[in-house]
Amino acid sequence: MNDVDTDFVVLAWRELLARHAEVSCALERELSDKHGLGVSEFEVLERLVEGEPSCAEPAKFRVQGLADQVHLSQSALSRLIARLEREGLVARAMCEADRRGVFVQITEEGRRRHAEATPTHRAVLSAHLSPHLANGRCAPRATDESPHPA
Amino acid sequence: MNDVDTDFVVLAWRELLARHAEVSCALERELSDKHGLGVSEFEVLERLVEGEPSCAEPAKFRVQGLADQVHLSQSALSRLIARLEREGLVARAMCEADRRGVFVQITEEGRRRHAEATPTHRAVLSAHLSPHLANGRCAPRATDESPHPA
DNA sequence: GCACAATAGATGCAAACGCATTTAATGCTT
DNA sequence: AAGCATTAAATGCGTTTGCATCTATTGTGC
Repeated sequence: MNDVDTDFVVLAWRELLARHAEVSCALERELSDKHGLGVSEFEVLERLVEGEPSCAEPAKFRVQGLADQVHLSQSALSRLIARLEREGLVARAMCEADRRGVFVQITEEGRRRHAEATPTHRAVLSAHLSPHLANGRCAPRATDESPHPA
Repeated sequence: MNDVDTDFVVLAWRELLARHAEVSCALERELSDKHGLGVSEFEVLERLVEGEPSCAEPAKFRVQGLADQVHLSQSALSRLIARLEREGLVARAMCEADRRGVFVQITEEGRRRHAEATPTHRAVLSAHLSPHLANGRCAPRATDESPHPA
């Protein structure tokens, strides 16, 4: 790898850091002010909501599985779940099959708070992220219905 | 903005979160293990080194200016500078013109530590970031010498 | 020149994190 | 079945962070 490549990667990293800082700071402020939720809290609630297929019953998640999805350590997620439980947004359930494990499931209240916060979340993302996606940069794998086919 | 666009932005945000978590975790581990430096510490040292044009004298930075560049709060940077100073990697200097201000400048030792850590830093970036830049995604503005001309 | 808003940086404080350890349950080997 | 490595989650602990506040200096209006 030559110097040009190295510089390129460094620039990409700085761009990523800048974008991450901008968006997560804005998200933290908005979600916290308007809904009393942290970014990680919202992210966890979202996974729990998404985990529900079509059946009425709330999906059950293991702590470690959630930790991987939201990029937190196991200990951090354990405490985060504790916070959410204290607020009544999720419930811990015994796992019969493996009694070491704990199932985490969202509550009615949790679903409500998540639904309330989602528009704010999406608005912040659109405002701070969309401008930088215009050239197809920093984007996820394109779908068949690309927003900017150009 | 329709649902497709919204989903697209959400996917982009998750991609960004995943990339950030992966790279910053790896960086934190490697820099800490091999050089006793945190990611933020390295980032600050790097700005200080880069700030030196060609003249021999170390460049002087204001605390708030550095804070903006590395995406930290003023208080966090103040303490970070204190840590670096305790380790002898930077020095605080009185600002004669405005005696509220403080100039931060890198020391010989700081330059050395940064130079030692840079290869590690670049290696981690290349290993974890390059694979995802292959399609020009998540990249800074392209240079005339693209790293992967196919 | 003197009071008062504004600014730079330091510091008290509480929240959230990761690492290491602990506790409890499982599974594997003999 | 007993013993021991393994795994899931909780917890102790130290570090880093941001917000609010404090102190010191600068600038501004009267």
